[in-house]
This record gives sequence, C-alpha cells and structure tokens, in this order.
Amino acid sequence: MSSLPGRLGTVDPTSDRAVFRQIADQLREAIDRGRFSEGEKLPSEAELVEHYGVSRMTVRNSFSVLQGEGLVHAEHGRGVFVRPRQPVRRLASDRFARRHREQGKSAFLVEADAAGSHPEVDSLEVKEEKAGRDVAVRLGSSVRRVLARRRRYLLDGRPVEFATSYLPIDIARATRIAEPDPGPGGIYARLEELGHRLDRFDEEIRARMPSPAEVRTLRLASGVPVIHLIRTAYDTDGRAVEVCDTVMAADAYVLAYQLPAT
Amino acid sequence: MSSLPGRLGTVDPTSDRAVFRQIADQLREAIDRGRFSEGEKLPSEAELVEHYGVSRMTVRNSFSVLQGEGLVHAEHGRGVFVRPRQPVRRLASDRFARRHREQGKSAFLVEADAAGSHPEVDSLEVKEEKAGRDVAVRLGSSVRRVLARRRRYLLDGRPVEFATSYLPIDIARATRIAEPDPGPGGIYARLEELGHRLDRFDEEIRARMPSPAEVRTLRLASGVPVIHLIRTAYDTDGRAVEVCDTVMAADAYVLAYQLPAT
DNA sequence: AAGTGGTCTAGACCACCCC
DNA sequence: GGGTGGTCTAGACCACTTT
Repeated sequence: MSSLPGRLGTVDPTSDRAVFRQIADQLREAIDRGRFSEGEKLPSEAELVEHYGVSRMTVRNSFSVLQGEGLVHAEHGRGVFVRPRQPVRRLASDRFARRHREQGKSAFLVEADAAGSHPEVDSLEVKEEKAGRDVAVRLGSSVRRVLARRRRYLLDGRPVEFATSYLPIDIARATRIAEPDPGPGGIYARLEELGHRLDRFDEEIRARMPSPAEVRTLRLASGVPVIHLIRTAYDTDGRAVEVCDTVMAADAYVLAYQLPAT
Repeated sequence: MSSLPGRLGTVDPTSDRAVFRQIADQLREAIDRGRFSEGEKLPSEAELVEHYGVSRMTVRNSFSVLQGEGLVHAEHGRGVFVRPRQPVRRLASDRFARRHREQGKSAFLVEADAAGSHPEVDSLEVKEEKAGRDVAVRLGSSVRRVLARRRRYLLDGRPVEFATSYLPIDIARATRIAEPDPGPGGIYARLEELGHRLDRFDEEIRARMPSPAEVRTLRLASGVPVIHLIRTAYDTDGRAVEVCDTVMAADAYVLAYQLPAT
C-alpha cells in the first residue's frame, strides 16, 4: 500500500468543505508541520488520486490552491515541490547614503558580494523617451522627455529586480549619466557633480500580483507577488531630478526603514 | 448572434499557446483597453463556451488565470466581474510624528475621516501572552512575556488591516496601555508618559500571498497579496519598547517614506 | 518506456442570485 | 425558474523528465 496514510488523512465527501479544499488543507498542514520539507516533492497526482479516491481534476484543483498561496510549484514532468524559501535581500533605507556612494561599485554589487551571493546586472538599456504619466507627475509636468536607464538585477542567476531610472533630459543629456556605465558612485554621484546636490528621497511602495510581462522578466513562480517601489529624488532646490521605478520579486526582498520618532 | 465578436477575437487551437491562455490574454487585453470597465460583468462562462467553441473547463481555466492576477473576481450566481480599484490608504512615514499624537483620536480614524472614508476598529483584544519568536528577537530575548493588543481596521466596512502590538510586560502591565482604550495619543503617548521617550522606529516590509486565516480576516479576494509590516519602536535608551505586527490588504495601501539624502 | 504534470472534452449535479 | 458560478467525474492526448 501507499505510505501516504502516515502523512495525510482522508476526506469527507459529504462535508460542506469542498473535497479539493480538504485535500489542499491537509497538504498545507503537512507542509507547515514539516512533514514535507522545503524542496521536497509532494506525492504525484496519480498517487493522490489513488489515496483519496477522487478524480484527477480534484487533485489538480487542490494543487492550484497551494500554488496560488505560493506554497508549492509544479515542474512539468518532474513533480510538485514545496517552494524553498528564497534567499532574501534586505534593502536598508540608508542604502543611498552619501557615504555608500564614495566607493566605486554599485550598491547592489557591493551588498550582494558581502552577503556571499553572486550578483549580476543585465538588460542594460539607456535611451531617450517621452515621459509616461507616472513619471511626468513626479518629475513635474514641464518635463516632457526623459532619459530612461533600464536594468535587471540577478542574484545567483535568479532575476530578482527590474528597475528603470528616469531623468529629465535637460539634466542628463550628453553627460556620463547617458552612458551605459555612469562611473563610480552611479548616477547619484554624477547628479551631484552636475550641481544637483541631493536633498531627499520619496519612496512609494505597493504590492500586487505581477503582469504577464513581469512574470517573464523576473521568472516568477505562481503565487509570488511583486513589490513595486517608486522613488523620487529631489535636489536641494526642491527639484525632482530622478524617478526610479523598481519591480521586485517579493519573495526575495525585505525592505527596511529606519525612521526618527520626531 | 452573440455581441462578443466585437470585443473578443478567436482562438487558434493549433497554436503553441494553450487555448485557455489565449482566452485569458484576450480578456486581459479587453480589460486593459477599457472595453470592459471596472465593476463590469464579463461574459458568462456559457457565453464564452459558445463564442470560442471550447469546453467549460477551458473557459474556467482562463478565468482562474485572471483571478490569480487579481484582475477579476467571481460572484457565485451573479457572474465574473472586473475588479474595481480599491480606495487606497496612503501611509506616510511621519504618521507617528509627535505632532500627530497631540490630538485625541488615533491616526487611523483622523486620517480616514479626512479622506472622506468611514473608519472602524474592531476585534479589539488585549491580553498577556508568551512572546513569539519574531517578537522576542526584536524586543530582546530577555522579554518572555508581552502584552498583546490586537485590532482590525475597516474602511467603509471593508477590513483593510490587522495589527498586533506587543509590549514588554514590565512596561505595560497595570497601565492604561493594558486597557482597551489607551487614551488620547494612543499607546505611544502613554509610553512617553511612562518615561520611555521614543527615539526611532525600525520598519521591515515584506509582501506575500495571504494565509487562509488572513483571507478570512481581511476578506481578501483571490489574487490580492498582503503587505506585512513589522515595526519596532525604540526609546532614547535604545530599548525596544514595542513591536507592531501589521498585515495589510495590499490593494488598499500605498506606503510612503520620505528619506533624507544624508 | 515509464512517470510526471499540462491541456482539453463532455458531461453531471449543486448552490446561489435574481426575477 | 432560469441563469450563474462551484464542484466533480472519467476519460483522452500531449509534452517534458528521468531511467
């Protein structure tokens, strides 16, 4: 006989709770209690069909519940696995402090190296374009054209973040900012050299399910939301000099802020 | 004939892309382009079965894709509807500033009133308990027992946030903090009166799919993630005096932080 | 070749909502 | 009562992974 009865119970077809929910409940509890550990393969659909005496669609339905919760993921031809918790990248609110800018390398690379991960940046694209609505609202409606700097960040080969910086064209055109490599300290260092001493950042944070495009770009498993962060940088004249739009795989990030209790 | 051809196309069963994904793509695009507006009912399963010439499960499968993306929600016996954008509550990083504490009412009530919404707080529970691991880590491992203050926040009848404050028992026991109504300015005002002048807050932000319990408590639609915020308050002695664990319906919130570019 | 999940069909019965 | 979504069955064929 199957060894499943040891880890899973039975279902009650007469219960008010749908059978596929009962199965999902049992699998969820087994995972929570560690009876299936991270990365471990769950019983196959066929095994569960046999164990519970239900049709295959019922079993698949219960898997889809767990996938929606981000608890498991399916691999075609291999099985359904307990989703391992991802290595988490911690983003501190002082990550743009001037003192971190003095070194040559970007915050992302330095940080990841320190954490023992292998960081990469790809899909670098720098181009002029028309400011979208969200960008124009934040840079000021007089800004029609912007320089957009897009890049994707990867950790140990896994895409974790996709970011686009938008800068008013009158500030960025024909400067080092418009080049793929903006040089040591990144674009913030260049902005300050251009006379735009940075004064403060506004950050807006939302969370939502990803669009199909985001699922592709970040290779997101089902049941993984994204954190959408929009940062606006202001210089000491109060002018918005950059809007950075960042979409992060939520299972890879913790954002940390330190606030004074003024 | 059905009037659907005007808003929806046809599918290609020989395509590599699964039929239910093609249908989901078309519905998504129609929604994005406003051919179905917020709150509007999508064609019924039966209509789509007829229009596309596929089985009902295929249509349902495409609906479930869109539900997972948080784009639509189904109402039993009524239909499938385009999810309206929720009224959004903006949480500013200075919401705990001392100047906001002088008034009598809680930040939540004042803010919501100002925004023209009807705020409520319920499920108020105040009790002593053993500090959980996450709480003990932040309050300091010497803190074994805590006072827990739980409450749920609603906006216009919709639950949007569930929060629990944990305070070291030696600070909170037998004070106004241990009462359901902690009085004007809330527990932070009481903490300061007790000699714990607040110095700073640490906030950690994560996003993930909700647990079944959170789905119930916040009456979350499928495809809506939660924002999980853990705030630790420190007094001027550097002691952690409160940990507040907050779970928010992600579609109801934007978190806003203002950071100095030091 | 065997086992796995991915897609799809064609039905069935039920529970809920609205007229 | 008629329309809607919710659940479930019992098959079928396919694509992918592993042996």
